[in-house]
Amino acid sequence: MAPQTRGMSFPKVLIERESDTEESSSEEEEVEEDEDEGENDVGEESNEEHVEEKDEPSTSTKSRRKPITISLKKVCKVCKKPGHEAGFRGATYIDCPMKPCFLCKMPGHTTMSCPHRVATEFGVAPAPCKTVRSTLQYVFERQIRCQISAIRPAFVIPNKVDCAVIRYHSRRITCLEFHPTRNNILLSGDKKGQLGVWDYEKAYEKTVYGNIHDCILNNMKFNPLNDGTVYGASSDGTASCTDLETGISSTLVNLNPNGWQGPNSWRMLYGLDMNYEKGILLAADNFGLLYMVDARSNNVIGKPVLIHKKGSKVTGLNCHPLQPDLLLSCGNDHFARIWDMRRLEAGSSIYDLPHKRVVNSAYFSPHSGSKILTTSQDNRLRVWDSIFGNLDTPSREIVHSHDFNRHLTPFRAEWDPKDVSESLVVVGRYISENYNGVALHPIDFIDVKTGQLVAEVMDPNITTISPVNKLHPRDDVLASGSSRSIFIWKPMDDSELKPQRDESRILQCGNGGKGRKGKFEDDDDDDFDNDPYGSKSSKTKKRHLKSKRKC
DNA sequence: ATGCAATGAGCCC
DNA sequence: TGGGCTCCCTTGCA
Repeated sequence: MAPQTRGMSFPKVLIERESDTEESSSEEEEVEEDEDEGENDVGEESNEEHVEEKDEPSTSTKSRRKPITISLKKVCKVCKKPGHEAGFRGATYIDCPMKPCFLCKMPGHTTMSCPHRVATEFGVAPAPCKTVRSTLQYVFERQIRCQISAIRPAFVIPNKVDCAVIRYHSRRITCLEFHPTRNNILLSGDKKGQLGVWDYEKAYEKTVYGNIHDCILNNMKFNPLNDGTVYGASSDGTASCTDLETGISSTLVNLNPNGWQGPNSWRMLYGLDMNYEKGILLAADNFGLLYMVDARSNNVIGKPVLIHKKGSKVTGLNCHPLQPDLLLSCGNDHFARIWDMRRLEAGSSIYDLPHKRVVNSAYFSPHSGSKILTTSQDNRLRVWDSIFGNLDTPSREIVHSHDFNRHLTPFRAEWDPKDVSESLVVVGRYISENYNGVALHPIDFIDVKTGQLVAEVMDPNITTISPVNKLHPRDDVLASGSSRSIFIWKPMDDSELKPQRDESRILQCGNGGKGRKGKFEDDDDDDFDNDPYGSKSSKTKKRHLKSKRKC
């Protein structure tokens, strides 16, 4: 039997549409026409449904000449057509059949019947047969890759929440970074520009610095010369260097020295990486430009270089782990590009890797740097197996649900830095599955060698999507950011999975707001008061938000 | 329980 | 090229 779906009562739906002010007049007419057509030519499906006519309440009919026809027929909220309805039935989402599959984007079937839904290896496009190999690639294959395969260990999956901070940040989490030397320190950035520093082994030792950036902290990177400081790139147009002990920050780059001059000129920094060999911090903005900063003097080097389409966002930067002259970038122009740092100028990329949509992230594999992994908004992970080989087409395309949603931090598939075989990848999943009556969004572990889903981890209490995930560089630990909360996952045997989690390791933070979903909320906070909105009136909050609108 | 708003990318003209 | 409109599984708050 179908569980109750919220908002299903007919009159409410209809009244809601009636009360849509400006749009309603034209839309209603359209709906009316559609329905009339539907009545005439599709009577077969909706024959039990009734079309009723109802006069508008007298108060609002003055401006309308004729009575408004209101259908009580069920209408799909996606395509506005009768005969079916998209949306949740309990914890199961029913697709609109008129739209392409929400997962693989192909027409003709829905997500429920999509072959990629069950087994991700269906999405693997076989690598093209490469008949030509460079000498370098041959040596690599013979001397390195074969060893890697031989010593490849079983994957260790952090599958149980060990500790968490609920409502740690006052806005959604946008990036996570483990401290390079202090094992239990996790840094987190949020949409408001705040920086969290948390020792998750001493769960209560956490700080949030709120005065570093004015809006979205898009990326963070450590300086290996001084791991007491961290770099940040923000949508406020600045790149920062922050002391983790004091929270004191210096601005390395400010792209908006004259302040807010309108949305067309406001510059934001997204991509960020550190070239350790050259001692250069790299940052890129929403106009396609790359900036370089000398990490010793903190001075900007040279002029910015156009590395992606003029006026388009550069979403990510990644330096090669072994070859300091190689840089990987990706952006909203649907490309990931490989660059030679010695010859950085507009149009001089070594290779352009085309995608069908925006590329959220592009990373070299963490050890050899011979592979490239990209996450694109076309719901595909792409892997190029060898940067020495044919880069014309990706070796694999893995269909995976990580759609764009303006209210979610963009998904980024990340390599497991501990996996010497360079095949394990973690990425959050957008679409939910019905797990015992609860819609959950798992975090997926994928073997990109085969395209197979190795593991999907979830917790019945985490009902929000987890787009931000980071695997620890040394420990078997996963940190995930879901909405405003952070979760630390560790591996557990099946037997250990059965007992209830130790709730004492779940910290409650924030202003205690009650979400529509989520079960961590209770009333016994607050050990944590970094949220300046907590004590403000909603009017004050709205005013404050308006002032940040540019971000 | 439900309405609403925040606000990014794509597409059309 | 840029403005305006639309939008499919969000989330938190009023």
